[in-house]
Amino acid sequence: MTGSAPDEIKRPYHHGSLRAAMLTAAELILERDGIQGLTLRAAAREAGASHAAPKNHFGDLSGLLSDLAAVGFQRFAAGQRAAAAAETEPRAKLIATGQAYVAFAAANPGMFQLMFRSERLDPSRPTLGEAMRDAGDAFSEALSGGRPVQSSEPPAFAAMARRVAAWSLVHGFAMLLLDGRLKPFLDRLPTGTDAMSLLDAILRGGETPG
Amino acid sequence: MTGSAPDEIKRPYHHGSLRAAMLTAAELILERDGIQGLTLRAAAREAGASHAAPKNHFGDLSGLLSDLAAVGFQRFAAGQRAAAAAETEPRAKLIATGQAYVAFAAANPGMFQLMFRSERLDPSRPTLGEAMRDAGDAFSEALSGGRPVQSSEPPAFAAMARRVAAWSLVHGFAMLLLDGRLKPFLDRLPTGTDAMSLLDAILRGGETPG
DNA sequence: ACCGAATATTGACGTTGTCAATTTTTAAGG
DNA sequence: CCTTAAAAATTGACAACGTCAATATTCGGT
Repeated sequence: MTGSAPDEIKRPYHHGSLRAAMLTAAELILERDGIQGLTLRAAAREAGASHAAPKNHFGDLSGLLSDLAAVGFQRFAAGQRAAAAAETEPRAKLIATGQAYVAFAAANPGMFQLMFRSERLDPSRPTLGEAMRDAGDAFSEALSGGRPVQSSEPPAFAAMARRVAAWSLVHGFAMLLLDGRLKPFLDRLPTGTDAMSLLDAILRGGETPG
Repeated sequence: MTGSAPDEIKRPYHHGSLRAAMLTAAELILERDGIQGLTLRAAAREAGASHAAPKNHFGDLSGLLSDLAAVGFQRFAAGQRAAAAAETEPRAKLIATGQAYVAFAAANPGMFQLMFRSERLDPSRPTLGEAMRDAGDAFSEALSGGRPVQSSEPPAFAAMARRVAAWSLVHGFAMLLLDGRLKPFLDRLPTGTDAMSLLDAILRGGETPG
């Protein structure tokens, strides 16, 4: 607070926090223009930097996408844990977790699609790999009724099948929903009900408790 | 058969069946290099044509991708119908259909991912739109125990929920499998079992018959 | 045989990802 | 405080891509 306030419009040569600005700009573009519009140069433009500035912080395009996806996985994991924590009995936890899974995808379609577009991501990046593992743990915990689960713990075959089944069900629903493939079904839904109602019916009808 | 045999290496100015050659080349690239390597120019090169030749047959990139995806949907629909026809009782049809769904994805990962990459496809193209509708009908028929189902038939809410649940389950499993997200689970599978075994357990355990 | 239409080629333009070279700022050490 | 190395950002270049316009070649009907 010594001298000049940085309120001036003239931007300094160094952005100062370009990394965070790039991630913010990239997410804005992702949700506004879709995953197609998210390019390195567009994100740099949006952040007010030159086209090659991101190189210092992200290396290449997959670096930016991976770090952005890592932010998504962190938020996703927090959402899963919050949904599970809001319920007490295992079955309620299961349903709430599934609803939170699809709700996240519906609220952040671009981000969700990025998170599962594996050919453009680099899981060997520590930030992304760690976030993915944590998200997987959060989902597994919620499905196990709140008991903390390490990804290194070997579950029995039947338990594993149940877990993969639950994951596949909500993940498939989310993907089909975002791809617009469920539209013919949603159009025939009773008035006052929407995709989340349909998901609720599926989660309550198809799964065995515990 | 009048004059010169076309065995000569010098290619004529007109390819003759460039459209089919482009689709073949595009699928080859798709399964060899992934969806990233499938570009208009690469497909034209592979087909032995100039970089702008595809314009006459497909218009633009989304045209090529859409027509290629249409081929995939046609083959997929045939596979679904064959799987359902191989069984007699409804429950067996259901399981065989689900297995055929995932087996198709595993056998044609690039094609399957293209078929569900909606932002690069143009369903308003008659070839693609029709193929998608037919594939949806084939899946619904198989789930309904073989009774032919038109996409215009309004099912009851519970029946619709069952249908969407079954679709979400197998689609999610296929997507997670292709994305490599199931690897931590598959690695802990008993020896002699693989992803299809896990799917079999899921289909037999989690669904109610009929 | 002719002529319009279909098919294919060439060349160009703007955009993108990436790299190398350079400039500016920051930060640390004497 | 001054120097200097590292970090951060810019500029310029290159190849590849999608797309368009202009041109060339071949096909098909009359």
